[in-house]
Amino acid sequence: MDKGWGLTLDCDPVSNFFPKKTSSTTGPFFRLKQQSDMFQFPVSLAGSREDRHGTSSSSSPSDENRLAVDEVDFFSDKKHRVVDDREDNTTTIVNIKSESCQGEDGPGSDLHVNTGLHLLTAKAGSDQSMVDDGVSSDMEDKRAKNELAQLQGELKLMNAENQKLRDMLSHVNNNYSALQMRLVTLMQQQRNEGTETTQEYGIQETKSEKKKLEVIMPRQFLDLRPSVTAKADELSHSLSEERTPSGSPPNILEVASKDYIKSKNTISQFDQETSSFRDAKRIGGEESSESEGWGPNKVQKLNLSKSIDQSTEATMRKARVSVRARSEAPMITDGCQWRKYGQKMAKGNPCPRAYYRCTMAVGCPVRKQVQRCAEDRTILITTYEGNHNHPLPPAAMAMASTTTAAATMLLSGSMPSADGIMNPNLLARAILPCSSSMATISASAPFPSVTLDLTQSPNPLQFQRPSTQFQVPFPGHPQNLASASSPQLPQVFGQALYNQSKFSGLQLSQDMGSSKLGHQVPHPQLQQPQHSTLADTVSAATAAITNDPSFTAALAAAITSIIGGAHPNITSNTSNNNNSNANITSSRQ
DNA sequence: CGTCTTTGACCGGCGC
DNA sequence: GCGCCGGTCAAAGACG
Repeated sequence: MDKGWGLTLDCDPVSNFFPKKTSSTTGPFFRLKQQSDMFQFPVSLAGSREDRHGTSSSSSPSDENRLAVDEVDFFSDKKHRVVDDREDNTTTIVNIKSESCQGEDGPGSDLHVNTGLHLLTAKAGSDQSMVDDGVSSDMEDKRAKNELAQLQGELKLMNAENQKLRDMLSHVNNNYSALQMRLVTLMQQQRNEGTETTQEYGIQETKSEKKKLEVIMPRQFLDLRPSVTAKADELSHSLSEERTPSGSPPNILEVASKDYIKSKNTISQFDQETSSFRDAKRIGGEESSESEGWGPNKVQKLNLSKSIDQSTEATMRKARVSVRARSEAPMITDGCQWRKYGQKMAKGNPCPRAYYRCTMAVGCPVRKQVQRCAEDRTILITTYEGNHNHPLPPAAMAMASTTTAAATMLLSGSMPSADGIMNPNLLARAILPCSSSMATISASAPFPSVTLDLTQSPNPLQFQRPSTQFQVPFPGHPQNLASASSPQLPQVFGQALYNQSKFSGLQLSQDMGSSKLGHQVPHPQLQQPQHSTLADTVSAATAAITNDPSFTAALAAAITSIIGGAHPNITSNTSNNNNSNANITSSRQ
């Protein structure tokens, strides 16, 4: 399957550094590592960008390419440290790598984990030299050994603690991603329900409609689980006691988090159910029952939660994320294993379209289509559909999480409202904060779809500064980056959303004017010209944005995707690739 | 021999 | 109802 495709969109920094370890190392570990790297990303990038691109304000497409290279290179260094930190048994390798990192970045650039490693490295080397020389005094030898033992102990403690933190981070992130998906689903349904309720009962209180919807929201969230309906009722009762007049989302999330822990498996079954649905449909098994669930009759409301799940699954199954990238290779490498099951000549395109399905797990519903662009055959269009129902290797996490996030956020806006149109645009900026693009709506797409365009040059008229995009949240304080990488990350996202909210949001459609983006970025400074006091504005805006955690998982995945997407061009593509300047087109129907 | 790719046939949706 | 089209299936061949 993976036969040296020219373009890779996976986390090659990871795979390059663990060239052959994927099979021998457990999947959960790599997932941990992957996710921790997601949050380390802004830390690394800021420092890198500060040093290397502080003066390159005018960037040509080739410059953008170099940007991507630097991005990956720096990240690779980061990977080195992670490796060093973890492999405390392979001291020889650790020494070499640690010293290499120190030599490149300088002693002051890494103050956290690597410090211990460096000390260990130095002491290990000196200890060995002492044994070789045999001229050191006993006092020195004892002291050195004591120090070495002490440092090794500290290192072990740090390793253990680091591993714990990674475990926790991974767990939280996994839960968060799934929770976000549920939340988006709920919000989507909530809008539907709110509209129906208002029309059905002729409620005159249109002024308080929004408030009302917020109150409805928690219950629907709980009701989304058909398998635990009883517990949902219990929780909804308890929730009603906790309800505040404002029905604030944090409460919802809090309860939902508890709820999600209990029903975690329910979500993981979505894809399998969806897949089985398709299979059953083929043999004429459950098609009729599914159709009943989707029917807009009143009986449906009695089984609302069930139908919500079913329709959500179906929609998620249909949601598509397309990636346009330049590649001479027949298919991009996204870290997954694919089996080709068909090829067709599509109308209007002389190039055949190939159909693949994921074979990393039995019954995985994910499929993708690969086709070259008719206008420019160097552009490869890969369309992903569905969500994986199995653990993914780190190389596949980037694309998979991105497509999942894209689909989730896209579907969060799949309502025929202004909000619905807005969210794909949010997605556009979220996935690629460096994007210079605008989001557009296409009515021709048969399914809700998002197109991630990695082939276009930046639009100079727009205020996007790809080379400095991530510098804004961290204006030259690398020491802060080491200590609080995860909290810093949302600022990057905030920047992305901030830019998006001002430009492409307005470009998208007239409906944007009435969108609820202000709910997510409720800051008056968003109306200011963007070039003024950018850092201050971003700080304020991101503070507001980061209060909305529903975007974090998706955006984190997006950031990871950026890194993963930047690398392939280094190895395989020609100079006209600009991964830091990508267009995203979202289309719905 | 098992796995994967190729490719013609089949099926369902959609427009006319 | 018919034809077009996209998507999928499955038999046959290729490959390691």
